Amino acid sequence: MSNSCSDEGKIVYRLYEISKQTSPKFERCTGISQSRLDLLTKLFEVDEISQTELQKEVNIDHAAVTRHLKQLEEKGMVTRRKNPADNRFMFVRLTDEGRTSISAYQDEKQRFISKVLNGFNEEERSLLLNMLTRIQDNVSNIDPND
Amino acid sequence: MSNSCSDEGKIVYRLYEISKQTSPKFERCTGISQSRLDLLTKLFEVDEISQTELQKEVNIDHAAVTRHLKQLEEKGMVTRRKNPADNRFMFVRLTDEGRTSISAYQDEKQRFISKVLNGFNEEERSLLLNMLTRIQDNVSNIDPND
DNA sequence: GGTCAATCATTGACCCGTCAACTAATATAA
DNA sequence: TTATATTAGTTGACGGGTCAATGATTGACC
Repeated sequence: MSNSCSDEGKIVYRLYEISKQTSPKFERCTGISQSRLDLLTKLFEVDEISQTELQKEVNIDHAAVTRHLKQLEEKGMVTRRKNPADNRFMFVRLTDEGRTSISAYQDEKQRFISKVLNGFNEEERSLLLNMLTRIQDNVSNIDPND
Repeated sequence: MSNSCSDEGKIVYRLYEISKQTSPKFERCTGISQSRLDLLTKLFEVDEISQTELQKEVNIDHAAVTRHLKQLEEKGMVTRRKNPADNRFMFVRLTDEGRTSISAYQDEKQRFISKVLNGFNEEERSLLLNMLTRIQDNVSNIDPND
């Protein structure tokens, strides 16, 4: 139990370190941030989608989504239009240009991912994914008012 | 191999999700950010230390360390003084008040960590820690110019 | 039909991080 | 000893995130 306790802190700390070290490298390797590519990938999978619906698929809040999309619009990667049937909704879709440039990012991302998991065989990957999923469940069940 | 490839992306994405979901909850549960508590914990373990030496122990850059410490100084958690023997160095140390308030944070942190790893037995923890360490190694070996 | 509530998007204030430029102090070496 | 390099710390510009307040639009209900 004493070992288990001392490992506990290390695991959570390691997760924290990994994320802090991975984010900047991901961005340098692929040329885009994880969040933004995540956003674009969701857009890639659909034709047109409302911002809130998009937001629910992604780990960032409304405000950040709005700002990302405004910047992406300026860059000509996406277009936005109001839902004619309900003007509260903003529909977003990739431009053709945006759609083609994503695949380059995706390729870089795939190369990056392979490096991160270098040396892990199939069994280990599945084990790891399973554990991470359990951790994610635990985290989502944590209630700050406790 | 196809399974392995599809899992690859999920693992890295899960790591990304976990960190994004954990950080805000950690802060709400413990009342302090992971980075700041990390900084304070290092300070707790020593008597007096220079800022660069402190920075090397932590995953944040010089600028952020400076800003953290200035804020902590305003709150009365730390004191700073120049090294009389070399005025380039800024020595930092916890105040008595800072030293006592850390232990409360540490307790909350420990409770938080236990929740995150709920349901993991000792063997799993050690396996997981091992895998995460390998991933961290892989990440640190990634060269953006490649 | 008009008021009230709910929903989507936007904005502002703030926190935290990086990078790059800068200042100040010290070390080095011609 | 004086010019140059190095080192520690600070600051400004910026990117990106959250939360809370606001505005606009629509739905629901008396």
